[in-house]
Amino acid sequence: MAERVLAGYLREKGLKQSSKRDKVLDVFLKTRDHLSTEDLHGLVKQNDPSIGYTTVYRTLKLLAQCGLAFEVDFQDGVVRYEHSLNRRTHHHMVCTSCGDSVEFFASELDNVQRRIGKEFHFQPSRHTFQILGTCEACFKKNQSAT
Amino acid sequence: MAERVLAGYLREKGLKQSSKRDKVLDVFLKTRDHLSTEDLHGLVKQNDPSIGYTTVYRTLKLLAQCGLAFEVDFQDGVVRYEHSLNRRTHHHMVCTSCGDSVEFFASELDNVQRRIGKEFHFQPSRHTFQILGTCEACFKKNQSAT
DNA sequence: TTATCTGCAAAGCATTTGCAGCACA
DNA sequence: TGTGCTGCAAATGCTTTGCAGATAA
Repeated sequence: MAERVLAGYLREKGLKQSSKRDKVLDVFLKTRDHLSTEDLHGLVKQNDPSIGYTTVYRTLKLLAQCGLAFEVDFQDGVVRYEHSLNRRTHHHMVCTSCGDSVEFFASELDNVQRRIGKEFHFQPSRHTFQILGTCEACFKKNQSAT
Repeated sequence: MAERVLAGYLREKGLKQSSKRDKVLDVFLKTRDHLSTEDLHGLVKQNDPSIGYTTVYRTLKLLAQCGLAFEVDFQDGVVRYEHSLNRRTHHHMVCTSCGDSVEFFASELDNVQRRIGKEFHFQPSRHTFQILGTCEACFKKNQSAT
């Protein structure tokens, strides 16, 4: 299914299929995490050590372009990706202390996007929303440290 | 007023005041934009060419620490700052084509932050929200280009 | 055969930092 | 006098790209 999307995109753009790209996609889809290029490269290497960082990097860009992957930014200077297969639109709350994250849904945000777009005559395409804070474990740790 | 905040913070931390830091703050407060370190350094240099990039960089960090400046991330790989003096909490809608931005208010977001924090036992400290899309001018330009 | 892929190493680029001399307290 | 402040230049760390050999079509 996702393979079809990628194959179609490659054909449309005059690009070629390759077994390495397929492997990267395959490993990527098996995760449920938010992976940096380096993270994914680490996983891919376990499967096929001959696949280099650059290929993973470029494949992730392709996947983002054909809609199979989304970039997520946890404000820590590293680009992460998550796949969109069978995933509802969601957002993240990130612990600024340990980096852990949870996902949540907030349907109000679509309404906000629509309302503000109309008000300022923008064509909104997407939004980013993220809550930053401290998770329960880190909060307790900080308290006991005092 | 803002000078007091900075002075108090410096004293509390055992740091010293300096005329250069004062100048950076002064120029920063006169803007209403979202400035990168480089942007602000450009403005500061007009006022005092002897002030280097590093000082602006470090002063912005200080201002962020004492609450006078906020970091904003327009997803383009550059950190920007805006000052918080006499400013209500607001958000940005950014045109991904020309980089132009508008500010808006959306009170729903505080409720979302509170609700999700409670649900997942987080101590939320802040959130980021941003709408990305195409502004009216760029939208028209794209249409006529077709 | 020919354009596209790949891995490597190197380049880019914004952000940080080490250090020697300067300035505030 | 003694910290902390500054500017410069260099280091960092992630992202991106040039290139030569490998591969899909």
